[in-house]
Amino acid sequence: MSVVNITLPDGSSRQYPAGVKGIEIAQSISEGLARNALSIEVNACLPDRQGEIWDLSRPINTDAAIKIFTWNDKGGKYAFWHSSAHLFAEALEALYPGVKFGIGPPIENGFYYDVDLGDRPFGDEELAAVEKKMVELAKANSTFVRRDVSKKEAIDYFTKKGDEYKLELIDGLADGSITFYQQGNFVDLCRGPHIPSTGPIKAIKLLSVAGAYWRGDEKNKMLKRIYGITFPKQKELDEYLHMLEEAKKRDHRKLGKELELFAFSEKVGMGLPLWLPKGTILRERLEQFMRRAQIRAGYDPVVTPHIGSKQLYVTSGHYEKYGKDSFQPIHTPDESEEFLLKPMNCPHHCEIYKVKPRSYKDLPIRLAEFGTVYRYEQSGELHGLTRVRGFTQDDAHIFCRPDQVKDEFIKVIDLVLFTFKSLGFEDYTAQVSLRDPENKTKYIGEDALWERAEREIQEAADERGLKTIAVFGEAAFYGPKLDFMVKDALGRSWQLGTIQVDYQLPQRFELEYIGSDNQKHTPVMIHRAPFGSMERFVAVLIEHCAGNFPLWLAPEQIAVLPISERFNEYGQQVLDTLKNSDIRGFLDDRNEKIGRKIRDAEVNKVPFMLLVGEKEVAEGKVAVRKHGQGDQGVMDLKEFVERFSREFALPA
RNA sequence: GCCGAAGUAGCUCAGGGGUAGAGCAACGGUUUCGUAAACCGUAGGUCGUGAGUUCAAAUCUCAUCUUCGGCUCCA
Repeated sequence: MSVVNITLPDGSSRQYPAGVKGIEIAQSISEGLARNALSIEVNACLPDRQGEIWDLSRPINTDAAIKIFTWNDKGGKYAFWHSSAHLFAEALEALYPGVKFGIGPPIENGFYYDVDLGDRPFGDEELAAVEKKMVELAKANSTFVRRDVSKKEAIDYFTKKGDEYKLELIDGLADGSITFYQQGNFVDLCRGPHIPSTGPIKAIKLLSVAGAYWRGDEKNKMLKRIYGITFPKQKELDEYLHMLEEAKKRDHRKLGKELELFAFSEKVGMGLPLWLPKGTILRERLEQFMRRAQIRAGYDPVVTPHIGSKQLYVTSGHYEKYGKDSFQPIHTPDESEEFLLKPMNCPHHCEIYKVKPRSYKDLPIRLAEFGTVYRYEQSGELHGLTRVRGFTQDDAHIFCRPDQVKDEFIKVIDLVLFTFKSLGFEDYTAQVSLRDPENKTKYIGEDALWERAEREIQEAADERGLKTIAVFGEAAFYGPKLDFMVKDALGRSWQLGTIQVDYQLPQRFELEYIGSDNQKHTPVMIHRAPFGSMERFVAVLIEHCAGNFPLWLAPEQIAVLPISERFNEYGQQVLDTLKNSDIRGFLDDRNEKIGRKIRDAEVNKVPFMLLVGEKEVAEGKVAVRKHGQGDQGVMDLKEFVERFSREFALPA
């Protein structure tokens, strides 16, 4: 009998009979591991090579490096949730005979399955019924059985079943690579892997029903996508649901209302935020921070109008690409005149570049503007402050020589990283957004320039030691980008900072400079916005700090709280003194007890409370209380300001 | 734009064919208070909007607007 060498993650090797199963290896290591094992990674031998994740019941016939996955591994969770998707499908089919299935993958938190229920309604009640059925079927502890099938057999099976979606999927698969999985009465086209049986799926929650286009194409039929999550233990499900509830408390839309930062009005129009006084202070502090950083980095502030003639966007190519789906042109008494609300600032900045001849010695020229732009986003896309129809970019365009691109790009990376660090954003993803190689017609410009730009971005990122991931199809139509993605409270990813290399617009606007050779050359343009937009950045910032802004950003930094109305006058003096030091605050002179005033200030997340009563008036001091931390002791007002002066100032 | 859900007082929510409710906030008064909610009182709503069914609609139907969860999109 032949044997295979199995290498374990610690580097040690063991010999097993050929055909050994993952579960048997787990048993041979420890009983506990076998009990918790969910899937196995095979041929994970090299650090840079990802193995395949297999079922524990699949025989291993060659030498292999393996790692056994449990609930603590992503690979284990994915197998668990993938199997849960099949369990869901089994339950759904039992209750809705004839249902057709699209795809049902595991996702970061749980799984979904796209299904076609025909005209049958499916809402919360139906979700609950299917959930109940899933619990019942899980208890049956059906084994997941893997089976290789020929393409013909696969086609026959799903033709008979009448599931055109699965047939379409099979159509794209090579004969010999097709497998079915069965548990109970349910058979699915599936590559696997799965957990051994349905039994370990103890805690089940179907979360929501949504629409999703078949194969992600809006021309296709819309299927119902059912989201769910499962856990090995009820306690873990309870904790997850509790975590979701907690995350909702950080939602910027909720906090924006509670803390009176921004609002929307149906009369003004959807997606058009109204910045309230407190939100405006926050936003202006961020602008001050960025303006200062940019001045130090050699940018020149400019201001341009909110509209521009249609011709400007015809030249840039934006009109052709987005004209139909934008706010439509503004007309004047002169019928031949058309203006557009500006959807971006670059064309205006190009025209600033063109006001006079430029020399190679002038470059780089960095034009910065907090430019408010308007884009007609689809109604279903609007989302609090993260996706709006009118917003302000912390925009700038760097015009430089080709030999300066990489250097300038690196400087922008530094500015973005400085910005993120100053605001405590440590958990971001740097994404290199490239063209969709399948669909190059969506983009303008020559391949050679695209490749050059893509190379420059990657090199700049590498030079700064930035870990990046490449994503195809995410480039702008005129050039590739380096995007900084940050997650919101509920784990949804948003693009904040962005840096883009553009060889196209300078050509279209016929920008030029005179080189040292006394010849005309075309400059390169770098588009960049470290925040992305003030709206989206503020939204993500709110969720990051749960509304507990750092002192320098807090709209109200201190609350002066007199113990009783008798001390209001002294409180006012304290407040006036602070205002002379540019500290923002208010006096709570309501006829309320001190406990109440403290509570309200705490609830409103005011960083500092200064209590003043008989003792403080007599000594000319204040009793300092810090938000979330309680009493800090009595001190001189000057001492208080000095002690926290660094936190009051813009980060440097 | 598409699929699904929801809209009742400033906020959070109850009610569900027969006179529109609570807590907090607001306003008036009492109290003058030492580190997370004092007490009493007053006022506040065409139940998102528009049609329809009905003797009667917040409640049932339809349409529409907005919001929420996704999809698609994101210069």
